[in-house]
Amino acid sequence: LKAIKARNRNISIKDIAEKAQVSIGPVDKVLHNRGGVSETTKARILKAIEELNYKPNVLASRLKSNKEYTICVLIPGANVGIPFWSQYIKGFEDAEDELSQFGIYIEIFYFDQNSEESFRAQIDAVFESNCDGIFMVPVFAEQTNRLLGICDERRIPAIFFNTEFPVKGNLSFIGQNSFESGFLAADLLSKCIPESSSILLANLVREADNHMHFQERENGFRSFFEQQTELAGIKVLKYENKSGDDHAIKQDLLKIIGEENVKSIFCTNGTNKVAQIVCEQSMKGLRLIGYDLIDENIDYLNKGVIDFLISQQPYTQAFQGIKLFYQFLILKQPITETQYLPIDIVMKSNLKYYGK
Amino acid sequence: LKAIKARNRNISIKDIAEKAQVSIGPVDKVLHNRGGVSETTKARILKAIEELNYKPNVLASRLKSNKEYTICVLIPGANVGIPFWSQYIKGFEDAEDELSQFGIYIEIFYFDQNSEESFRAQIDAVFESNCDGIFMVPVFAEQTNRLLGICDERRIPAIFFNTEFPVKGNLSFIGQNSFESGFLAADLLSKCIPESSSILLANLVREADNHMHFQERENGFRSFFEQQTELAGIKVLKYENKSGDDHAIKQDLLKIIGEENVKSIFCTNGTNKVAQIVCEQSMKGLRLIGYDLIDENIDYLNKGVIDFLISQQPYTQAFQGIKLFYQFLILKQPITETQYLPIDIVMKSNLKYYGK
DNA sequence: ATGAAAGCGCTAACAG
DNA sequence: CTGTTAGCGCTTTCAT
Repeated sequence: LKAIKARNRNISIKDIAEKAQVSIGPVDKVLHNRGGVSETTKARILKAIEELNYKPNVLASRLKSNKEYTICVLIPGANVGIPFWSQYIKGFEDAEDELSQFGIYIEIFYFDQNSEESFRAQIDAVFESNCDGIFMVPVFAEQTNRLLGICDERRIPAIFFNTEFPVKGNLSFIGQNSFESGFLAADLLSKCIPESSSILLANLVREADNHMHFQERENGFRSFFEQQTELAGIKVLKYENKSGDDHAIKQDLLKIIGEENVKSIFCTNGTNKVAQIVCEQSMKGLRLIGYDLIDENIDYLNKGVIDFLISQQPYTQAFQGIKLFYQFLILKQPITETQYLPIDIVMKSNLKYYGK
Repeated sequence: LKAIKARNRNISIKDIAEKAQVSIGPVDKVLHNRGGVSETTKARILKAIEELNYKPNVLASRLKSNKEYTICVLIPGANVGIPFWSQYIKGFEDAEDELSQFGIYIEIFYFDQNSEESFRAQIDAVFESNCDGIFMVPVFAEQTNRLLGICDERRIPAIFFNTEFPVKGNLSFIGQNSFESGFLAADLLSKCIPESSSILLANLVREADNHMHFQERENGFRSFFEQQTELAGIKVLKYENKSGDDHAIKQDLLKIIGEENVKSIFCTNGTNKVAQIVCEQSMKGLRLIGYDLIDENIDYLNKGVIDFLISQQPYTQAFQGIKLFYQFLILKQPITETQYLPIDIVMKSNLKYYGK
């Protein structure tokens, strides 16, 4: 990789200054848009920067400036201690470990996933701290929009993770493409079930949060079967119950499974609930696929009740997400657009590699 | 994550010098074991370092010393251009991109996978360049051992990737646990096939390289079925042919598939060959699982001939592997032991996330 | 064996 | 508006 090596020649601000026939003072000002430089010299300096292909030395810059950047993380906190969420924390810790040498620090703000008021309050708390970037799960739309307004004003970059949010503007999202994950689930299930059987699509949301990605998972799932004409024998049934009434859910599920030829279940959420019911009845040969490596799901995976779990890669979301801020704040690179992570299929046999 | 923040206090060599009542000269010498310091002052300095919990500032160190480290990569080169191998190159490029600011550069040496002589010659070439670390695929055992001897003498760290190599000593391996990948393949297949059917395990190695991991894949695969008493109806047949005679292989395979109740095939290698045969005969409902995202396999995956591919994560092997050298050479952390990467299941529907 | 001093490339305050 | 200067923390050379 010699090319890269050659590229990193030691072109310093001194070289630019020399070429532009000024001292390093104005050069630095131009580099940081700090003003106070005449148009003509500015032009000369910019030309020199361009021609010499100057790359700032991040290390030296960092060494001198000692500036500290705080990234505020806004994340549901009711679930602390659950592996799915603690994987995020692990990611934040590792990212800070690596980036603290560049002055990047992370401050975590927890909000109650079911309380818009709590979300609002934590947003306020974030803005009261001086923060140089916000990395968050945009649960409530209205408050998220308010936040974006303030970010815009104060020129604070915000990046979303876990949950997509429909916005225009120079924002970024890091997480899973829900549609594709549903599509993948369908692809996978289609290989594990009889040519003529029913799949039950279960949706048991009851939280007050953004349901968009549950719907997208379903859309992706259905889309797969619509594309495959040879799978015409497969029937997709849907069961939705947002009441939170576990008893009723159980009754309904058992009824459907008993009456229809259900050989598999796809849970867009609430996998653990379905798993519990399936487990109690010890139904053999029923394929079950769902989302998220939470403790309960992991148990059922190990017991063989759940066949597949789709991971959202919380660790990677956190780690990579914070690195985006490094790239923006330190390396001055533009923030990349939406960044979908690989969709991993987790089974009992490769579980250990996916945290916990 | 305030704890981490607090930890990174600016304790500098100046602080140590002050506490130990010397100037910074001897402190630096002690820090780098460069000798020339009296025992008594050395003790005082070490005590101060300990008590103040001194962490060297990598940035400043790097800024001053300007030392360059070259990591030599020793990799089979006959396969350049094949996506599987080009993913490695991508990983090396990205790693160098990130680490060149610390003076870490990569030099790649290609050898012919089928020529021990070429391997030997490239090892010599590596040692002729001044190299500060070796990252390699240990294809030929004898020459690898010779290399290890020289590394030991010259205190050059060597890390293996892709292929495991049985060694004692402070070396590291980064790659896939072959046994577990076979086990996973079995777990996955077991969910996709009739309760009573045969699985064909195909092994078509003909290269002169280290076959250990093909065997391990098989061992893992068999191990799964030995553990599952409820899968007693599954029969594992094995077909091995190292002749390279494609015609004979085809004849044999078709015969076995025709005579036995083969509903699935697990390829420990040569997935593309099997796929080709299966494709020509357009056998419906035959599940095919194998390794490596090479072009041909990807084609067959897209056509639906191959159902699953297990990725060895070449990009990650390369990227993480080079980072190990950063941790060792720059951060002075000990090299970690064997590091197995997640075993990912790649299907048509999530292929795009796994390179290409 | 120890200390003093120069300087890596950059920032930022200050003088002119 | 431009130039000078003092370091950031560390390495290394050179006196002492």
